[in-house]
Amino acid sequence: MSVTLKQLAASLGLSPTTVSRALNGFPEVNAATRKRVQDAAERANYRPNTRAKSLATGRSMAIGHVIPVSTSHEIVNPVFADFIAGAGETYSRAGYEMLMRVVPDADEAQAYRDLIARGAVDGIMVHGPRLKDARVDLLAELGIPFMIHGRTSQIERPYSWLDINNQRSFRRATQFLIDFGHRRIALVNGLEDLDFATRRRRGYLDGLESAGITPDPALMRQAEMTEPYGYRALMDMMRLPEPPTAFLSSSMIVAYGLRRGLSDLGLKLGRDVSIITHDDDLSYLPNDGDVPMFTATKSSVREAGRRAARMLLRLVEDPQCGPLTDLMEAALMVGASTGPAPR
Amino acid sequence: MSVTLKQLAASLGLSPTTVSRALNGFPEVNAATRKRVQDAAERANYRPNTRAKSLATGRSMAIGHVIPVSTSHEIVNPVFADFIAGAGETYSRAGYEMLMRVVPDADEAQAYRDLIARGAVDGIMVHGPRLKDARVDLLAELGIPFMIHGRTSQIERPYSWLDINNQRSFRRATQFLIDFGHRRIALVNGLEDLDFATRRRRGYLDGLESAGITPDPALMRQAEMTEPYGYRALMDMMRLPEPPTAFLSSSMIVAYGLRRGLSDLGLKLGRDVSIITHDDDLSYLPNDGDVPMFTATKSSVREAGRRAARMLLRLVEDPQCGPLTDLMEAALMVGASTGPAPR
DNA sequence: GAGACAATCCAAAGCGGTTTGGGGATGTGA
DNA sequence: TCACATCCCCAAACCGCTTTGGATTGTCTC
Repeated sequence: MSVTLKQLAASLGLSPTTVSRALNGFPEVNAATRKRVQDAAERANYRPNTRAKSLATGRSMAIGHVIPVSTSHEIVNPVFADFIAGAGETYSRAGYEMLMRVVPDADEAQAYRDLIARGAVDGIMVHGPRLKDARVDLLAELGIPFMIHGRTSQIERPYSWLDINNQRSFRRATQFLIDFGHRRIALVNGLEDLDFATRRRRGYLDGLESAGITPDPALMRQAEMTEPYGYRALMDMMRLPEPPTAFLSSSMIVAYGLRRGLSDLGLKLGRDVSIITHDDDLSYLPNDGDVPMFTATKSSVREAGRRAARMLLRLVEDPQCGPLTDLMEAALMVGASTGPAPR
Repeated sequence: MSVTLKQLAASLGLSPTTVSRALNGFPEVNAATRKRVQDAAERANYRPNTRAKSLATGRSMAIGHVIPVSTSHEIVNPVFADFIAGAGETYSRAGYEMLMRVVPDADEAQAYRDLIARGAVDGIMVHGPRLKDARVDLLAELGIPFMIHGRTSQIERPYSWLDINNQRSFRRATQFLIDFGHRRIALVNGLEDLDFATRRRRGYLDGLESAGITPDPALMRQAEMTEPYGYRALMDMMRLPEPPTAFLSSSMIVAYGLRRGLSDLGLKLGRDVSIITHDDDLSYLPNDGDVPMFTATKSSVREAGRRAARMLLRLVEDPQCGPLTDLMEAALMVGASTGPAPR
């Protein structure tokens, strides 16, 4: 068993009070005594018991993440993992723990209530917001600081969030393609009940509209973002009477699928058909080099995790300072997958 | 703020003792009283404060996961995320929390010490074991129950683990290819300082040896498992004087890269060149359908997470019951990516 | 030399639960 | 009627820490 404050105090012939104050940097303790205490603590590898400490201080020094698992939509995707990793870095550096609960999505609300009623966390990070996400109201009413990774369009109550400018970056990407002479541009999107996907579609539609192009429903798709989905989308659309000359993809993995489809059709990427994809900058899905393979709207989701965590901790330490918001811009990185529209 | 046991007791005109016993199912409480207490607790949405409870019971009801981040090797990969998700399901169902610490890999050992000295967790799950992993000795000496996802070959001290039979499945895959007449078989492996990758190579070498084939170093590679890595490996090897006719890949993503290489060379998968890949059965990297795209050694890493967590909880509840071990077999699923060796 | 004032240290009371060790009714058998 | 269980309930101690409110000693001022 680990050494306790009381034991440490006894071994030094001091009271627990003094030892506590010595270690926590209070002024009313003799410099020599403090040194003695610190050395002894070091030697004994003393660490204050988290539970006791947070019971006494009333702060749990932990942030909660609730991960719903469902049969339909999978939130445990690569993007999620990297975001968590980024947030986790920030938490540890600040001395906070990260608490994760994986629950069936029907129990999600209950999981939040439970976590809070038990006093297990000081703040909550919300993942994968929908168009109209009930969690905002729930958490606001429960009165706990929280941050949303993304936004939820159809909620009027103010809340703290960090998002990338999906609408603008997809608009920008669309215009980039239009400038290259593309008129038939396809959107291979993620599920549009998720807020980010809707924003991307909006950006895409904005881009088309500003060029006076009428959107074609046959060129828009939404689904879980997998490689086969990208492949299917490309094969289907290229079979249309008027196939697209360019594709906008919502993820690197979908872009892989698109690229495979092109290859199977004997078409050359960037010459016969252009692709722009969103790139979350995941280490195991690299898209770099002198000329990246894909032209991409790039934004590090890990960095997003770091920043969102920092904001949440600020919110925890001063609940009055909110609502905090951060809109990150995704950079358009030109790669080898885009070129002039063929004529 | 949440309601406390004391408040609940006062509102019922009972002592905290009785309320506690009523809620925790002790026998010495009148049935009518118990009902009254339960109803009141329900109505007040009472939950015992985790910190207070675990301080009193001496059990933290939490499992720790330490995630090292480094510039060189990235443990935050898709496989990791799904394992965590599986483990998390089991934890929540059993009333345990999952604690995650993301730390620079130089601080990893310190993070374990810290977590344990603070009494923050009852058990620890270890990820990504190396060939000779110092964490086994460390955790054994710290005297805390732990489970390893994978194994570490060069440690003699017994420990609890759950692994898939990497050696056998890669041997099996190799033999499958040999039975199809392949003699030049390439291995596109993960980093071989990780234990699982070494076992896969061993299985591959076993397979070759049992057929009397001398391994060719030019046909073996190891690296971080990315799509471009697979692509590069294929392109390089197909340029050899005697190119391989089949590839063994350590992950779906690498297999994507191999496939792209083939396609660029105008070769047909399953006819000109065969591929077998390991498939962790991730939802966003599907490999199914009537005839899966890839012949694969398949094993659900999420299920592995569930099982490993169950074992760890057993270990926590009865430290004497260990060491527990589980060797899962990966199924060889025949898909469209394998065929007779071309002559 | 007495009172004021720092400088140090400590006893004790929480934080919100669980658990030990009774204790007052009520019922039962001798 | 009395001794003795049984049934229910409670007071108080404890888990390991923080924090409030002194207590003690030494120094300085006038």
